[in-house]
Amino acid sequence: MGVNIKDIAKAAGVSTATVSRVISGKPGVGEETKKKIKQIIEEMGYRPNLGARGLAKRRTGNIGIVSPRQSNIVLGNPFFISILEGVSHVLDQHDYNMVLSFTLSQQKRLLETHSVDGILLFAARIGDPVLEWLDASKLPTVVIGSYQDENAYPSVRPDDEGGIYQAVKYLIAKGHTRICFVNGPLSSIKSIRCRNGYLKAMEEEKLEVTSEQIIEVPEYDVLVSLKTMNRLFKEGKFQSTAVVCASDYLALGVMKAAISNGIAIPNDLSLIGFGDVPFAELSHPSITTMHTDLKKIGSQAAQMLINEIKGKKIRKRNRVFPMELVERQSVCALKQ
Amino acid sequence: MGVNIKDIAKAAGVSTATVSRVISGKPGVGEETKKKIKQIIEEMGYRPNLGARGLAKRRTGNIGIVSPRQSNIVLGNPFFISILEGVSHVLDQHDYNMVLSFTLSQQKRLLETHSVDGILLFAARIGDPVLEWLDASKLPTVVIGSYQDENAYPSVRPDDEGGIYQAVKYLIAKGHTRICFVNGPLSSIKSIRCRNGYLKAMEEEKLEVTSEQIIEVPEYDVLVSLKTMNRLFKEGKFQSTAVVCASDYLALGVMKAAISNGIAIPNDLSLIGFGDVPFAELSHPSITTMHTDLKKIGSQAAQMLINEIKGKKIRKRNRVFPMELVERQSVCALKQ
DNA sequence: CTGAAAGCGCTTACAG
DNA sequence: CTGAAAGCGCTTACAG
Repeated sequence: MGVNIKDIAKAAGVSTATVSRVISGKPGVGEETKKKIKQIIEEMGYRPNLGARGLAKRRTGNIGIVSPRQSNIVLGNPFFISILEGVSHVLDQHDYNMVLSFTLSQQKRLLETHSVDGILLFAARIGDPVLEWLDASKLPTVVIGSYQDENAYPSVRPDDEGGIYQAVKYLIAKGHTRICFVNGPLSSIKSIRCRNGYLKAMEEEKLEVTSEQIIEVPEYDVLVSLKTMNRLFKEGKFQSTAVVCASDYLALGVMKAAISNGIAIPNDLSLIGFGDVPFAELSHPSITTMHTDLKKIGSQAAQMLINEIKGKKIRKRNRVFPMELVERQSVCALKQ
Repeated sequence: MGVNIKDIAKAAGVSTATVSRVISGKPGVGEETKKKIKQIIEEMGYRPNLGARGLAKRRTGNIGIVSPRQSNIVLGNPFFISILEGVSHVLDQHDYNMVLSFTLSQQKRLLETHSVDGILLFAARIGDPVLEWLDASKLPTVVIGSYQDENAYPSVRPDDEGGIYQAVKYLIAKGHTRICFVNGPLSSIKSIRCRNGYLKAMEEEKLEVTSEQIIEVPEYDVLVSLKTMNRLFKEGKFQSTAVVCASDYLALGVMKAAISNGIAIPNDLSLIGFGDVPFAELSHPSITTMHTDLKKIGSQAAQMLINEIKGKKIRKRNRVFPMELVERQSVCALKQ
C-alpha cells in the first residue's frame, strides 16, 4: 500500500502529528524540521491517502454531479459539456474531485453513502426520484438550470424565458407572424419557462397562438425532434413561416426534417435554436440561436457550492444569465 | 454527521462487529439478531460511510476515468460518450463510482492520492505526462483505444487499421482511385493505425499515394478539420474524388468545407467517416461511416478492469473490435 | 515548537 | 453465533 505517514515520521525521527502539520502547511513547525520532513517525503515518494484524511476531517474531497437524465442525453449534449468545463475548472482550484453518476443506482449510492461533500444538480425534472434522496441527504447543493422551487437550493441558470422572448421578437421584427414553438417536455421547468417567454412575446404583439403552434417534443433529443417534425410536415397542416426551438438539438431535428420534406431553410422556413452549441455553427445552413456563457454558468455554480460547503453566506442565491441572439443563416425576413 | 454503526450497535444491544456483519451480508449471525439489526438500521436511517469502509478494507470504491485530452474534445465527442455508457453500466453493477478528471492537476491528484482502485485510460498520446504518473501509481489500469505498448496494460479498442482498410477498399470498388486520407495527429497511436490501414489498401491495389493525399489535421476536432480543408480547397490543388477520414468529426469538417467551396457531396466528392456517432446519420447528406459497438467496448473494458482489481486472470489482454461499413448518402460511384 | 493520545467510522482476525 | 480489540491512515485538541 505504499508509504504512509508513520513511515515518514519514523524516518524523520518525529511524531506523525508533526508530519501531518508539514503536509497540510500548518504553522508551528521549526524550519529545520520542516525542511527535513519535506525532503524525506520527497525521497520516499509519500502520497497522502485522501480517504483517511477525509475520515479524520469529516469531508470527502468529492463533489457529485447528478443528473436524473439518461447519460447519453446529458453527456452527449454539448450544452452540459460546456457547463462541466466551467465546473471542472473551479473544482480543480479547490482540490475537489468530480464524481459523475449516470444511473439511478449510482445516484442513490452517491447520495446515501457519504461519498461527496456537495452536489451539483443538473436538468432535474418534476417527480425525479433523485430529488427525494437529495433532500434526505442534507448535502449542500447547487442547482444548474431551472428548478421547480427557487427557494429550495441556490441555483444558476440561463434566462430561458427572456431568451425565447427575444427570439420571437426578432422573428416578428423580420416580418413573421405565424411563428411556432418547438418545446421540450413540460415536466422540465426549463420548458415551462421557455413556453412563458414564447407566449409573452406573442401576446405582446397580439398574435394569436393556436394549439398547433406549440409543439411539445417528449425529450430534448435530435432524433425525437426529427421524428415529431417529420410527422407534422408529412401531414401537410404545418402553416408557420418561422419556428423557435427550446434547444439547438431540437432545432437540428427540425432542420433535418424540413430538408427531407423539401422545405428550404431559411427560404421556406426560418429557424432559431437555443443554447449555441458548437454544432449550431457547423450545420448547413448554420443556425441562428440564443447564446449564453455556459462555462461561466458552470464555474459560478461550482463556486457557489464551495461557498455553501464552507458555510459562507451566499450573496445572491439565484443567478440568471442573460441570453443574446447570434445571427447566422437560418433566418430570413418574410417575403410578402 | 448522521447515525453511525456504533449508534446501531447500541440501539440493538450488540457489538459493532455484528452490525458490520449484517451490513455486508457476512454469514455467522443469528436470524433473530439479523432481523432486529436490519429493522433498526431501517428505522434509524443508517447509511454506511464508504470512506471509512474504504480505509478499513483498503479500497476506495472509485474508478478513475482519465483522458489526457482536453475535456471538451473528449467529452464533447459522442464517440467517448457511448463508450462511457458501457463503462457506467458495468461499474454500476459492481458498486463503483466513476471519478472523472478533465485537467492535468485533477489527473495528478487522482493518480497520486489513493483516490481510486483502478484506472480507465482514454485517448492517450505519446508523451502525455499522465502516463508517467499512471506508471508510478501502480494502479490496475485498462486502456481504451489504441496505445503505444500493447503489453503495458490490457486494452480494448476498435480495429482502426481494419476499419480504414475496409473503407478504402469500398471506395475502390466504387471506381475511385484518387482517394485521400484525412487523419488526426500522429502522436495518437490510433492515427498511426488508421494510416497503416489506408496505406495497406492503397498498396494492395497498386494505387500511388502522393504526399498530398495524406492530410494530417492537428486535432480530432470539427473546427480544426474544417479550417484545414478550407485552406486546401481554396488552394485549388485538391485532386481526389474521394476522402476517407479517421473520425466522423473530421469528416463533418471536410463536408462543411466542401459545401462552402461549392463541392457537392457525394457528386463531386465521396466521403467516408469513422466511428458512426449519432451525427453521422443526421448531417445532410448523411455520412457513410465505419461502425463498431462502442458501448460494448466500454463495458468490456470496465469488466476487465474489475477482474484486474480482483486479481483474476484476464484471458485475453488485448481485445480488438471489428468495424463494419454503414452505407449512407455521402458516397457515390465514380462517373467516368 | 513538538508529541502522546484519542478519534474519524468501519472491518476483521482472534478468542470464546 | 458473538464480542473485545486492533487496525486502516490520517488530524487535532491538549499538554508541555
